[in-house]
This record gives sequence, C-alpha cells and structure tokens, in this order.
Amino acid sequence: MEAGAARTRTVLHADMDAFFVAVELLRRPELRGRPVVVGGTGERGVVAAASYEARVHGVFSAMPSVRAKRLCPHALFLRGDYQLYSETSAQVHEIFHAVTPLVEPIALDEAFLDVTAARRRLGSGGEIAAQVRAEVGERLGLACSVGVASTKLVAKLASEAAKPKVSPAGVRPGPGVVVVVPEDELAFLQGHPVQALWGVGPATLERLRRLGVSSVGDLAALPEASLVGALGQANGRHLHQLASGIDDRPVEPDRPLKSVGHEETFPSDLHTYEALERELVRLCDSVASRLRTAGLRGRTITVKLRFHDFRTITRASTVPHAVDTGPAILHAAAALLREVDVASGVRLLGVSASGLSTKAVEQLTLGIDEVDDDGAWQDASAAIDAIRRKFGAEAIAPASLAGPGGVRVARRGAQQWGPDSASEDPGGQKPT
DNA sequence: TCTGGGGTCCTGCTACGA
DNA sequence: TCTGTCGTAGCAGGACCC
Repeated sequence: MEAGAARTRTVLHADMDAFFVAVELLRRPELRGRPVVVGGTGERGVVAAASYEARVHGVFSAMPSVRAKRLCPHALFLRGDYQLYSETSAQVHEIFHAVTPLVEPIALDEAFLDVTAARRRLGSGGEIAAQVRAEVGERLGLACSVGVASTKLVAKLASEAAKPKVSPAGVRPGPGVVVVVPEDELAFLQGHPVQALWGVGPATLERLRRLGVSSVGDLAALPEASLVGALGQANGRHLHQLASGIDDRPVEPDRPLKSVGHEETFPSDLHTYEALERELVRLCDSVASRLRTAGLRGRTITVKLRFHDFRTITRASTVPHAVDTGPAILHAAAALLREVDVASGVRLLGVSASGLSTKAVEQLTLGIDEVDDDGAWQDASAAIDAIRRKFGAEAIAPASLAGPGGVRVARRGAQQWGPDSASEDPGGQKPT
C-alpha cells in the first residue's frame, strides 16, 4: 500500500469531529441525535460548533447565532464552556504525545503529528492513524478524523475527506481515516477547488477567479510570475509551491508566542471614553496576567476598536522597555484610545502586547533587576498572581472593576463567541 | 446576513539615521 | 549645509486560519 513510505515523511492531521458539541454530549448524552449548536447566545454571538444534525439545516461555525436560530429554530443552543473544552483538548493532546513528541497544535481540536520515527514501533501511517482514532474514542468517547500523507497540506485535506458528509438529505458517515500515498498526492491535491489551499480566503479567491483559476490544478499550471503579480511576492510564491505539491513545512511542536491579546464585543455600543476606559482596565489586567503566567513581557501595545459600522482600526505604540503589569499596559493603551474619536459608538475594544521577550532576557540585556517603569507594580502583580492561583481569577481585581455585583474580570474564553445579551451591558451607552 | 475571539503573516507607508 | 539613497523600525490595515 504505502509504497515509498520508508523514504518519505509521514504526517498525520488529526481533527476532532464537531468537537465542542461532542464534549457537551458527553455530559448530556440524552441530546444525541438532536440538532445542537454551541456558541454565543446573544444578538452578537456566533456559532462555535454545530452537530451534524444541525449542519443538515445549513448551520455552520462562524455563522451569526441569530441566523443559525432562523435556519434551525428547533436546535438546542448551548453557551460554550471554553474551560471544559481546553481541559478535554489537553487529554486529546496527551494521546497524541504518546505516539510522537512531534505534535504541532493548531487549535483545541486539531493537530499535526510527524510520525515518521514512530513507524518502526507502531506500524504504517494508516495503522498509527487508526490507533490514534481508536484511543481517542475508547478513552474519551470522542470521534476524530485523521488524514495521512507526506505533507501537512495533503494530510489536512485527507482528514477533511475522512469526515462525515452532510447534505440536505442527511448525514453520511465518513471513513475516519484517509491515507494518500505519495504517488497519488499530486492528483489528489490538484483535484481540489483552489479555496481548499491554506491561505486562499474570499479576497484571494476572487483574484484567482479573475485569472481563470478554479482548481488547485489550474493554479499549478499558471506561471509563478503571474501569481506573484496578482497576490504579492510571499503569497504568490507560497501558493504556487503548494499547488505544485511542494510543501516541506515541518511539524513544529514549540512555536513561540508572538503576541498576547484580549478583545471583547459589547452587547451594545459604547460612546464615552469613561465607559471604554473601564473596559480597558479589565482587558489590560487580563493581558498582563497572561503575560506573567507565560513569563513574558511586551514592548508594543496595540489598541483595537471596531465601530458601529464594523470599520476596524488599530493604534499601536512601542514603549522603551517591555512591560507585564496591568497599570503599565493601561498607561500606553489609554493614551492610544484618547487619540480616537469614539462618539459614533464602539462595538469592540481590544488590547494586545507584541514584541515579546522573556523576563530573563530583558534583565540580561539591560543588566538590571527592574527594567521597566512599572517596577513599582511588580511586587503587587506577583501578589495578585499568587492570590488568583489560590482563589481563582475573580478573587482580586483592579478597584475600578468593583461593583455591586462583585468584580468583573476578563478571562480568556469567558466571552469566546460573543456577548450573552444586551441586558448585561457594561454601561456607557450614548446618553439620550 | 450581518458578522466572535485569539492568533499569524504580509504589504505599504512613513520617519529616521547613517 | 543641503540633498539623495538606503536600510531599518514602527505603524496601520488587510487577509487568513481555527
């Protein structure tokens, strides 16, 4: 079967089937067979995952929840539980790591595995894929689809081919594992529509359509120079290589983090600096806390705003020394916010830190203990971290976040798929 | 139809110093 | 002192991924 396997790399792409829904069904098995949608439940929420029964009605992830409810009003809509999915994901990844240390996580429900070195111990790529699938099913009660090939791109397309198929007529089970042997890879790849390629979204697709390209094969037949002219140097060359079956990107287990950010869409637009700055305190506190947990500091602070008309802008500034405390990030972010006219209404506010370095590197470079002007906050931040580790994220927060109902702390994943509803408005709407 | 959150990467522009 | 060029850093926005 897998001729040439001894010479070539073997890459698995493992992708959980309707992961968030499947995790929910583990604790509510009575919902099996029913259309279930997980995601934001408010007016501005989106679908994170839909059961195959819901997909039959045209519900897909990233679709506005309002639209999903129109398409499938009898579906059960569940607020996602990011924490639970993270924990389950860690268990899935544990199973992957038992096969090979070369696991590159792509998302909570997806990873690449380079199993080249594991073949002598565990069998062919297809056999290892079947073992992974069985293990995930037996130990966690979850289904996953696995693609096997010599490159990441083809392995990914193969796992897609292994998944259950949905049509208005119903759901047809998929094979679960699809192996594409090296001599078949080019034909398999070039038979796909061009949007199957990583990096071809709506904008690129439109440009390619104008060049008469609709399949990966069409793309490969085009001169590279034409693609570079249409899509730019990096994207043009990269896509031409992928379409020609050239994909030597390694499976990278430890990709360093480039930025840490937190953003939130409000149930209704905010129109005042006062209201936005209250939110900014929460966001900066969250970003700082996550930076410290990761042992990182950031030099460039970026503020992102999305207005009522969906126009999105970013404003960034680079501080002399990297920072990791809430007040220091807030200092930079608040100055950036004040440069923008917010009177028309802001629906989303975000803060991120980039230009990351480790604290150890900072101290080594500068040869001093406290490298930034937020030095005074270092001890306080360390105390905050210790309290949160012991008593939870809500145990302590900036004083400005305290209110009659307790403190409002921004936690990663707490609002992953949009705000719940306008009734939980943080305030600051346009005065009437 | 009305669009979340957390990321990465690329491109084009501008400012600045050598 | 002024001007042009080049490389680099910083910034803003866009496109894309899950």
